[in-house]
Amino acid sequence: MGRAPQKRTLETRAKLVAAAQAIVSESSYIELRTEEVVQRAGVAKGTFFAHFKDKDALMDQLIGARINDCLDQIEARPAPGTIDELIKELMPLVNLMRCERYVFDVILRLSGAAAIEEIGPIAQTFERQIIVMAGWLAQGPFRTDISPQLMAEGVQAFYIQAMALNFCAINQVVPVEERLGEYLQAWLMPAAQ
Amino acid sequence: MGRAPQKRTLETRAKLVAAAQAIVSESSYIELRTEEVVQRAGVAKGTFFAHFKDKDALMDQLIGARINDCLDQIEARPAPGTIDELIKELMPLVNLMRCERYVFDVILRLSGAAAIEEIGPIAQTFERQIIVMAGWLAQGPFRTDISPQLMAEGVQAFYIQAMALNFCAINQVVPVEERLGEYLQAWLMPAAQ
DNA sequence: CGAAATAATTGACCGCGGTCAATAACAAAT
DNA sequence: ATTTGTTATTGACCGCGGTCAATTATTTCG
Repeated sequence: MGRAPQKRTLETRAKLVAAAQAIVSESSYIELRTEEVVQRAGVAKGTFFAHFKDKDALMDQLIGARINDCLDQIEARPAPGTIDELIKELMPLVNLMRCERYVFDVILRLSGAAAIEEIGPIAQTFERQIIVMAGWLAQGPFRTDISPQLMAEGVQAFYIQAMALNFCAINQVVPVEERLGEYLQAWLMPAAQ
Repeated sequence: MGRAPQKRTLETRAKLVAAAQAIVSESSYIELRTEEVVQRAGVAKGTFFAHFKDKDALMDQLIGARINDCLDQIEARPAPGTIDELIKELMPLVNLMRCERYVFDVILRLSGAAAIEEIGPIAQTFERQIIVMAGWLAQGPFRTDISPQLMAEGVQAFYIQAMALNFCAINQVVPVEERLGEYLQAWLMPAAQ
């Protein structure tokens, strides 16, 4: 057990995060430079890396927090009763995840952790997404031959696929909602054979 | 229309690719440094970037070629008649894509192109994967309420999901084949409701 | 052939993420 | 208040991807 963190430490960290958020809101995630973060925060470069393992760890923090905010909103609403409603509820999350190509790539990269103790904010939100959706799907008028957990994992796989395809030039004619609708109809309410 | 490429150009490019392949086979994709590539190829650093837009473009080339080799093998075999057979046929591709975390990330990053003219080798293999699988699924004893194309897109989404989960520390207890089996059973042969 | 035009190569240079030994700030013990 | 141990900060430095003006090799054409 280490000692409790110094007040100074918490202040420095807060300054770094605030500087980073300011940069993101003024430009974008991909434009963020650690050198600009430390400059705005008024600290040395080394200090950044004393607080964050690497640049990805900062992104994990920033983006993970936004996803969690989004999930808070989503969780506060009633379970969707149709696939269209389900998609409508998911769109804030989907739009957040695809706001920048770089953000999408970071999210995919950090959505799982190689070591258990390395599970960061984004990886945690991925588990939370499953939990929230499994809760919904257990109530809805969907297939009952598989578990809500499995249904939820599938939904996650499909919205990632829909986003990935939508970043692609050829496929942008079909909006994400529409593609996702097609997937989820087939996944959650398969017609009897 | 540009002129035909000089013989020298092709030789240089071949030297670069050969050097890169040697490095990969001796260490790994993530260990590859452009500086070592040019050193082994006996050319200057700038030459590398005259031949490849960036390091990702080289990776696209190298990894794309391997995926295509894999698809050639796969395509030469008869269509699988069961889900277990389907998975067995897919495993070489799956294992290739997850041979390194870095490789998996590169593949996801390059699997779609923002501009039509930027569609590289890996992005092409993603389209090819769909075509090959759609061919299989049209013949097999699978659901008939959705198109083979849609089924194939779902299979792709699921093996990516299975790989992503398997890179994650918590989920490595369940082997990819098993997780994929669960997904594909539910996707391709849903029980009547 | 030689001159002009084009294409390919070079390597010094830059930007930026990340490291680390030295130093300063803080807390605990005497 | 001073010493001792611990934690936080510093900034010069490194590695490596990527750029670009200058140079050299090739092709085209009179």
